[in-house]
Amino acid sequence: MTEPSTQPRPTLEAVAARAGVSRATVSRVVNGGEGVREPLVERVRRAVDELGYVPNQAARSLVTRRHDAVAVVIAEPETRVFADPFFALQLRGISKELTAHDSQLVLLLTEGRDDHARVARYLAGGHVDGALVFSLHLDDPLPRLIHGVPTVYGGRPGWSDGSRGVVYVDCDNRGGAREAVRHLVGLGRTRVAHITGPLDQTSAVDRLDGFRDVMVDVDPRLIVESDFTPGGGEDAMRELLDRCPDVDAVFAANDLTAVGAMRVLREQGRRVPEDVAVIGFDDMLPFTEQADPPLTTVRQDIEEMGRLMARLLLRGLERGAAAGVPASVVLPTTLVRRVSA
Amino acid sequence: MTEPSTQPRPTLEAVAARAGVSRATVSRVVNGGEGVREPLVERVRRAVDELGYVPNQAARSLVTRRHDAVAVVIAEPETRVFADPFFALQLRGISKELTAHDSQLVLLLTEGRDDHARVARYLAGGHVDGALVFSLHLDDPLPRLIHGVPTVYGGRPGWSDGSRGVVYVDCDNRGGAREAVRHLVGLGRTRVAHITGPLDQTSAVDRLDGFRDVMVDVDPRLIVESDFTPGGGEDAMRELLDRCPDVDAVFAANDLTAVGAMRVLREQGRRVPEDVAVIGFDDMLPFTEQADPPLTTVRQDIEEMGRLMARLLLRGLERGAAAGVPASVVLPTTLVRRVSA
DNA sequence: AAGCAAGAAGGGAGCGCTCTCAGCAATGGG
DNA sequence: CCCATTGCTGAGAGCGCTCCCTTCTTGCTT
Repeated sequence: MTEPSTQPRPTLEAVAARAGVSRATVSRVVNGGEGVREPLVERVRRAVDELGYVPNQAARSLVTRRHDAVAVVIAEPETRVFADPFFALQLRGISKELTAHDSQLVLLLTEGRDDHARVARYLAGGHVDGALVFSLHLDDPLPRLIHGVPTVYGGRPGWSDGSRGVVYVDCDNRGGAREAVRHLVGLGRTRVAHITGPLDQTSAVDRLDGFRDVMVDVDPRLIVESDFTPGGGEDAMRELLDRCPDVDAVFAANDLTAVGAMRVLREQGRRVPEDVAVIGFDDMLPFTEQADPPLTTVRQDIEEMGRLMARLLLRGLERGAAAGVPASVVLPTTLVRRVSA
Repeated sequence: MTEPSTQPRPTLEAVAARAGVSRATVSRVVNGGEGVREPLVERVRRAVDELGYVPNQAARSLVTRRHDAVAVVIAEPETRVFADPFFALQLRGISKELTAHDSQLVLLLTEGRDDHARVARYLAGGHVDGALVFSLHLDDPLPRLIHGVPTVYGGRPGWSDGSRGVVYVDCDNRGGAREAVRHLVGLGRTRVAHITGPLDQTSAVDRLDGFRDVMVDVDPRLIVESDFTPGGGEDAMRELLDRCPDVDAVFAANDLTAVGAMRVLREQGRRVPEDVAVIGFDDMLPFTEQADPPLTTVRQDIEEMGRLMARLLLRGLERGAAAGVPASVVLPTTLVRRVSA
């Protein structure tokens, strides 16, 4: 482990002395060089290079009250966060956008239920310019705690209906679900089942609503609640086959669930898609492509959602408080036909 | 998006005034309360609560030169990072440990090859107290760039042999591989193949070395280079069956590769483990448990590795530069027997 | 050639905090 | 009873930077 370099880093003052100008001029050059004449700019630039000057962010923040940093809060309880690459992809999108704006990404993972206070305190502490918050459950106490911090939510928060000022980025869960189910119906399937996600999350609720939009008056036994995991998908599928042996299509609330469901179908000798057609949601590569059989699914552009969240937040940060807040964005989904349906 | 709260946050000064003490006393209380008499401590605490005072980290850092923040640098080129939950798990481990020490996690993802300079500049800029760096490839230029920043590496860096002062956390890749291969041999298998990872990573190299330790004088056609992905595992397995139809065991460099290999084996009508035994590496749940058949593999405690990296870094940070650097840690692995071998 | 405006550079205050050091109170020993 | 000693508390400097405001150029106009 390299030791912290012992020699003190050069300050603005040092650069100014070397370039033979004032601190203020160096500051101007470092921050874009507006209103400084060319020869001086050049001289200062050289001094900066020679000394290896890097601005002290703490000192800068102290006066500007900007931090060029954004917190990403992932409030997912426990393991699910990391069972699927969902957050990883969003993080990459966010990272790209933030990097382009010279902002840093401070990652806040909540560790269990009582950890909200810590996160709230951090956000309130003015360490970051804003926050991107994920995976809120319907009863999540976090939003109330982070009052005063510009925030964009990932996925529609459960309480957002009608709340002005709440900005979120989501995909068209309901529309995507409708398209999937219509596709199944178009295939001539009549006993179409739905394995839901955890219904304390709006994405799961919205997908269920989309299912219902098409399958009005559906046999309630064809709807089984599950939890977005492969194991949950297996259990749900077993229960489904038990209740309704005549099921001929399944719309699973996400790909992992669909994969679990397909495994059970195979176990029990049902062919996919001949006997039972299956559609997932997310298009989580490479799982969908390499599933057996390759999974038909509803694609959402996860990385783009991340990028968009960051962009919305940064835009909201740029313009003054008076300029009004950006509107939420709902991204379209596309049905990707493979083999399973 | 909630607007930034317009009212200025209370300062130490304000708390001091309210409590009727000096700034210095409030500072002492806020930082642990050493050497302040009880009644005053109490009064200050109350004032802090009433005002909702939160210290300004920028001001604090400016004078202490500590940031209570650690950078996590993930230098993985492109997509692989997020195809598997590896980093996610490490991140969780790191996050837990940092949280326990009131440190923040600043995530730096490099975007492509030319991005190193940006990361290096950030680290050199003294925004963080130290860095945790992942996924170095043999030719990675990053280490040379981040001189002067206390760093712990995730995984043995390729150039670390003999370099004093390089601290890393890794699992016993070589020993784990040996155990896996010995197990296959103990099963009576004689044509044991190895599908490697990308050989510009030490983990892949070490696992290959472990394989060779046991299989001295192995038929070179039984070693196929691959890339840690399921698709790569498929290709490698196909090639392997082509070259050596008599292969009766496969040690895959990681679980994803093993899953791909098993898929091809099934396709081609070979039974696992009867005809060909398969062992993976990582024990990446839930993939290994739910693979078909459940995968025998070498488990490494990924989250623990992350936690350990953070702990090592923080410990090195605590004691002064003179105290000597912590030693690298190599965690043991364990063979987890399931069905595939 | 003198006066003036506009633009460029410098001086200096101050962001909120920590930390050293001086001051003062309380305690105990001579 | 006084002084040394210890232990709290307060005053003040200063971390490195930005930004306001003043001063000095510079280039025009008249």
